[in-house]
Order: sequence, then C-alpha cells, then structure tokens
Amino acid sequence: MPSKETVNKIIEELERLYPDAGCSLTYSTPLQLLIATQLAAQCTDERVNIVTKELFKKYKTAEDFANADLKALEQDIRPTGFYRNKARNIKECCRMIIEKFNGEVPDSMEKLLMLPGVGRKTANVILGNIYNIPGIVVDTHAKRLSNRMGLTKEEDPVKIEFDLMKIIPREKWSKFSNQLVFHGRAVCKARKPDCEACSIRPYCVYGQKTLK
DNA sequence: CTCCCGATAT
DNA sequence: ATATCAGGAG
Repeated sequence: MPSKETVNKIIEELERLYPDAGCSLTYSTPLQLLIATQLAAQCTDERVNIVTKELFKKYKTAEDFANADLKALEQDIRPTGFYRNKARNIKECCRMIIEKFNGEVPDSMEKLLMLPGVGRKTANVILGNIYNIPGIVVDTHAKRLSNRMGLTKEEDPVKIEFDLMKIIPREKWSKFSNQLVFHGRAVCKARKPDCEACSIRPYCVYGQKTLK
C-alpha cells in the first residue's frame, strides 16, 4: 500500500532517531529472556525489569522454575499482572525445556510455539535476540504504529507480521521492530500521539490525516 | 469473541 | 473512571 519511497523514508528516519534501539528487557541468559518476555505481556518492560531483578536471584535454573512452588512463584511475579497464567506457563515451559529440549531454549519458531504462553511475538524476540534469526516482532506498539503509518491495514498481529516482512528488508526486521517500540513509547503513544513533535509525520497516514 | 490482571497515565 | 502496557490461550 505505501510507496517504496515512503517506506524507505520511515526506515531512514527511525534509524536516525533510534540508531541503538535494542531489547529493553534485562537478562543474562536465553532462559531469562524467555521468562522476561513472557512476563512482559500487557506490562511495561520497566516493571518486568524490577520484578526479574529479584526473581532471577531466587530462581537460577530451569529446574528451579520447574520445581517452584506455584503459589510462591505467583506472588513473585504478581506485579506484572496475569500472574496465575504466567506462573503456570513459566513452570510448564521450564519443565518442557528440561524434558523435551535438552535443557536449552528452543532455536526455531516451530519448537518455541510448543511452549505454553509463547506465541509468535515472544518467539520472534527469542529468535532475534538469542539466535540472530531475523523476525518482525508484532506487539501492541508495532501494531499501533504500523497501522497509523499506513504500513498495513490488518488488525491481526500475524497478518501484520507478514505484511511488514514484505516491505521491510529482512536484515532490518529485528531492529525495525525495536525502533517501532521506541518511537511508540516516546512519540507515537497510544493515548496522546505527539504528531507535532514527530519527524515521521510527513510519511505517516495518521500524521497527515490529523494535520489541520 | 472472552478471559487473564496489576500498576500507572490521563 | 478509564485506557493502556514489548500477548496468549480457550
């Protein structure tokens, strides 16, 4: 739908604004990133980082999480919301990692999707950050911004993912996803997008529409 | 489609 | 008071 020139302008401007856009979650192992990303559902990365700081001191290995007392784990992650589902999923994930995946966080989309609480968004975060496998991460920011900018007209995250894959060069998929998140947090906010301050406005459908 | 769910900005 | 936050499952 958008012209190739428009897409290039958006990519160029995001690169200028956020040259170092990366994962905002704090982690030091693949398992920690998997758990942090699961906790990040409908929760800010900032809060996840506060919770995981203590969580990762208490639970070091996949075995620690798999054998954790469910009620205790629920309380440990409570501030991230959806804590009952998340605690159950994390325990089962770690059990499967131990029993089915030889103690390693899976390295393919197909295997990652077998884990409870892991959808394409979480899987793409793992693939991109741990295994350097490019992927478009469609979270709430990517969905909102790509729709506003006119990069897609789809509402379904999977359809958006494939739409963006068609118009963004493969080697930029991971970085581009992070840049959408950064821009979504700083400027193109859900409630009150700051179009006045947005340098992408000239190339943005929503920005042009709200002009005058 | 609904449900899960706490914390913060508006 | 209400919308929203790096979603996923039934």
